[in-house]
Amino acid sequence: MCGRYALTADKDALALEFEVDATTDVQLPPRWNIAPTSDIYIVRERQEGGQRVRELVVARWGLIPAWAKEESIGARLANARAETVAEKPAFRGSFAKRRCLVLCDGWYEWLPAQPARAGVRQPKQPYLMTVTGRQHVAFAGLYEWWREPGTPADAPALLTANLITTDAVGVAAQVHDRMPVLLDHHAWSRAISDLPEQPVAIRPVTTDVNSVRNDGAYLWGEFFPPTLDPSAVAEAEISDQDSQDQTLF
DNA sequence: CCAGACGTTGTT
DNA sequence: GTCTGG
DNA sequence: CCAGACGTTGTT
DNA sequence: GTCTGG
Repeated sequence: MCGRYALTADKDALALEFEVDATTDVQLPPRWNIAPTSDIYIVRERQEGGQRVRELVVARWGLIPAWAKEESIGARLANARAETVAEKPAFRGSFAKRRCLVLCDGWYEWLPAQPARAGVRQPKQPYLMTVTGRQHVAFAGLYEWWREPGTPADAPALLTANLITTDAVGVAAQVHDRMPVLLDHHAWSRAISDLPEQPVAIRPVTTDVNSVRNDGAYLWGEFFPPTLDPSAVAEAEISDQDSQDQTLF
């Protein structure tokens, strides 16, 4: 699963990298500890005069279905299961028409604390997960618009989003049985079931990550700023050729 | 028909 | 909004 | 995801 | 124990 992640890049750098046509004016601060209900960057596509327009926008993490009576349900809908996302009433509309990319530098998973001396509570151990050779990762996600019941239809709506999870594979499975659906940077158009497996790197980080009150580059320790393996970067650039079809997974 | 749910995770 | 359960 | 709260009244 | 907030 994924309930915490980092995103430190500037919006304009992300806009270039993800080849968007339009970019929000809102600059979010760099974050190493993003939790559900935080503002995040997503990339979505809309049709405009027969053209597909890709935009980088801000959304709130935690999808609030359009029919929800309370905003608070969003905090519990930070994820959607890939196995059922097409059928679940809360998600199927978004899955059919409102897919997005959720951008991040890396995400966190936790292992239970080691058993300690009696009476001493040990914190859970967080692990930082990144995709080898990439500074940024796109999760498969969904978005939705929500207005508090009774608000006029022309009032501004709240844009919310979540990310799709699937069975963990590879090294990610050593820490957890679920993981986000990782979209190959240049294979956004492939169906979820047909996505190539991404090489994931896992590193333990400070338990300061556990509290959402803590944030800063220090949470990544020596792993920030990330240094990329040059061979992995070269390979990524070669596969650039794939990005013809613009449909999001 | 109306009322009520609609979700994921981890943990037991 | 839409489906399920009663 | 983890951490932290979990409640009401009257008075300032 | 369970829900809410971040």
